[in-house]
Amino acid sequence: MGSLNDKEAREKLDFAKDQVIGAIAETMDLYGVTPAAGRLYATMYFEDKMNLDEMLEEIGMTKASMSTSVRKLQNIGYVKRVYTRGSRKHTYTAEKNFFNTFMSFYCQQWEREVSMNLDAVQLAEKELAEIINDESIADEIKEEAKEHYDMLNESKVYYHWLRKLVASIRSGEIFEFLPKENEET
Amino acid sequence: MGSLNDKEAREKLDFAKDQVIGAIAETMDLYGVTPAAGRLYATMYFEDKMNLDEMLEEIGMTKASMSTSVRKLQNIGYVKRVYTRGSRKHTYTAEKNFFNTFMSFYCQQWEREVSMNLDAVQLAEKELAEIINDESIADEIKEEAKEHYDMLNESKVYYHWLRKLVASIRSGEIFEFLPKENEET
DNA sequence: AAGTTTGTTAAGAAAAAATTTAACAAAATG
DNA sequence: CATTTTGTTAAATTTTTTCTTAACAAACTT
Repeated sequence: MGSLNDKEAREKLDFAKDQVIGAIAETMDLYGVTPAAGRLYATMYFEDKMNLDEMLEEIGMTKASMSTSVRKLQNIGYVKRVYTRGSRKHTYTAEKNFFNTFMSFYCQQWEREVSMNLDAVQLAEKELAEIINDESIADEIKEEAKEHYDMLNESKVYYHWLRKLVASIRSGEIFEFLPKENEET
Repeated sequence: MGSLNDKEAREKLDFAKDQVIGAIAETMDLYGVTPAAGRLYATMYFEDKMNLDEMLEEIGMTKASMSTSVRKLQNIGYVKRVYTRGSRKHTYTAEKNFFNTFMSFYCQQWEREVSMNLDAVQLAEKELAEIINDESIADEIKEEAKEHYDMLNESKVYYHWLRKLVASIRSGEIFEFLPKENEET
């Protein structure tokens, strides 16, 4: 009856793993990561550590592809190199704490967005202010400049807020407001 | 001196606008939106409302491209249709409050991630539990199953947290913890 | 230091995505 | 109801991205 032999159990275990690997790989893909990198991270999630040759074997892609995927995953903080004395192969390990990957990915993304857009806004405001403060310019143009200026100025509230959000995630302060909880359902 | 005529002022104003449009379009692109959709949203950000023909003119792309871009922007909550009586052209308006676009985009993305991954985790845990509770299976396999089970179980803390984050953004509760502030610098 | 193993980079091939062209459908006007 | 205007969808093209092949560089062994 319900009892399994070892071969069936191994298949069941692999099925369970593949289920989660598929889901993670699909959502990673939503995060601007290539399919290869997504599958690689999802696979590494179930492994302690891997070297490039083990990745080839598991994913079935070339060494070059693994090399670039691993670097991309390192850049967004999903994978770290681990130094193993005695082996000349590079070995890597996946960050398994999703709070850490969340922090790494979004803080990086948001900081980039804030600084890029805020720079543009500052520059634009300077130009617009010159128009607004110039008496000789037609009212129609000055009014348009004023409208844009006010809108851009309002947007700064958002960018400052996003910056604070990043800081509170980085510091862990946010978990005082929204604690990590083990919900039982 | 330093005084501008109207033509120079108009150029200055357009330069200021283009600066911000460029920055927004570039970051939108980071958010999984096509270049066309990114440029379109950034352009609409400075307009009250637009119809498809005005978009063509401004962006210099085909009507089909605008149609699909607009729909994509509607899906992620960046653009809304606005009903203008008397005109048979469809008119649209950009959401100009970045708190709203933030909420719409990330809540949608995170909900999708949580439900997809949590579904896979639940299913995998059920399978793994069957292995763990089966006395007849080899210890080696059971131990691996147990390790995976514990890791997946731990990941649920993150998914529940992400769900709470979404709820607190949707409800506005998060702004009690991280207020919207007009910082002067 | 020569040879071997391992990892990276650059150029090319394959695959995927974005955009346009063109055919179609829907709605409004006369 | 025929005609015109507007918007959508499907097929084809262009562009971009991803992946592989192959040449190269770096590091370890002996």
